[in-house]
Amino acid sequence: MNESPTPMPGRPVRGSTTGRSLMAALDLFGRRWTLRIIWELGNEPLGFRLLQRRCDGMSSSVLQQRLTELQEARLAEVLRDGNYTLTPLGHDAREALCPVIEWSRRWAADLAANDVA
Amino acid sequence: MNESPTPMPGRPVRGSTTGRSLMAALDLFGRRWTLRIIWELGNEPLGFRLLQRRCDGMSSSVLQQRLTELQEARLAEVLRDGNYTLTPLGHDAREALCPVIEWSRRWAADLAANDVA
DNA sequence: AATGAGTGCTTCGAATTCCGAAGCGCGGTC
DNA sequence: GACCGCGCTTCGGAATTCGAAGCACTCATT
Repeated sequence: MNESPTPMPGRPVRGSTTGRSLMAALDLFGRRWTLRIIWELGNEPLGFRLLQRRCDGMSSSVLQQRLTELQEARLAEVLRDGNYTLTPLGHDAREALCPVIEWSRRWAADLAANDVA
Repeated sequence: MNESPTPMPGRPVRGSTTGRSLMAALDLFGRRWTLRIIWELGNEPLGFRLLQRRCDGMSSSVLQQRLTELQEARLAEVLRDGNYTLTPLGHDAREALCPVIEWSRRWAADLAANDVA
C-alpha cells in the first residue's frame, strides 16, 4: 500500500527536490529489479509469470509494482496479446544500458586479473 | 549488521546464482544511491560529508555501506588526502552511464510532449 | 460440464533495507 | 582550552522487499 511515487522528470523525486530528469532516472533505475526487468523485456515481450521466472523468481508483488512504475514512466506497455513489452522509449533506455553491460565484462576481467580470491 | 554481500562477478548474486558479471552489475547498480554516488564522485573527489550533501543529504549509514561496497568492487578508493574518488574502473563505469543521462533528457522531452499532467 | 493447468494479479505477515538524529574520536585553529 | 568540521558508528523506527498463498479468469482436454 505504501508506494513511493514513480520517479518522473519534472516532479520532485526521492532524494531530490529539483526533479531534474537525471535524478529521476537514477531514482527509477536505482530500485531493485528495475534494471533487470528492462533488460529482460528488451530481449522479447514476456508475460507476467514468464518475466518473473526470467528475473530469477523475483517476488510477484514487487514485479507488479515495477511494471506499474515502468508503464507510468512510459517505458513499458502491454501488448494486445497481454504480454509486456518495452515502448520505443523503453528500448532507447535499454540501449543506453548497453555500455553498462560492456563495462561489466571489463569489470569481471579486471577483478579476475588483479584479485586473488 | 545485516549486509548482503557486495555484488561481484563470479560469485552468486542476489537474485541470480550464475554470478554472471551483468547480473552482478545490475544488482550493484540497483541499490539505492549507488548510481548517484558514482555520478557525484565522477565530477570530483569528495570527502564523506560533502559527498553526503551532494547526494541530497542521504543517510550516513547507507552512504558508508555504499562506499564500502564500491571499494570492495574496486570502483572507488580513498585518496591519500582522505577524499573519496573513482578508480579508473569506476570512471569507466561512470562513462558507461553517460548514455543513460542523455536518455533521461529524451525521456523528459517525450513526457513533456506527450503528457498532459 | 467438469477437471486441470496456466495466466495476471492481489493479499499480508515477516524479513530486509533504509532512514536520520545523535554521538564518538580525531585533527586542525583560534 | 574551547571550538569546529571531519569520517564514521549506533540504533530505533520507517519504508521496502520478500514469498507463499490464493483469487478470478482463459483455454484445452475429457
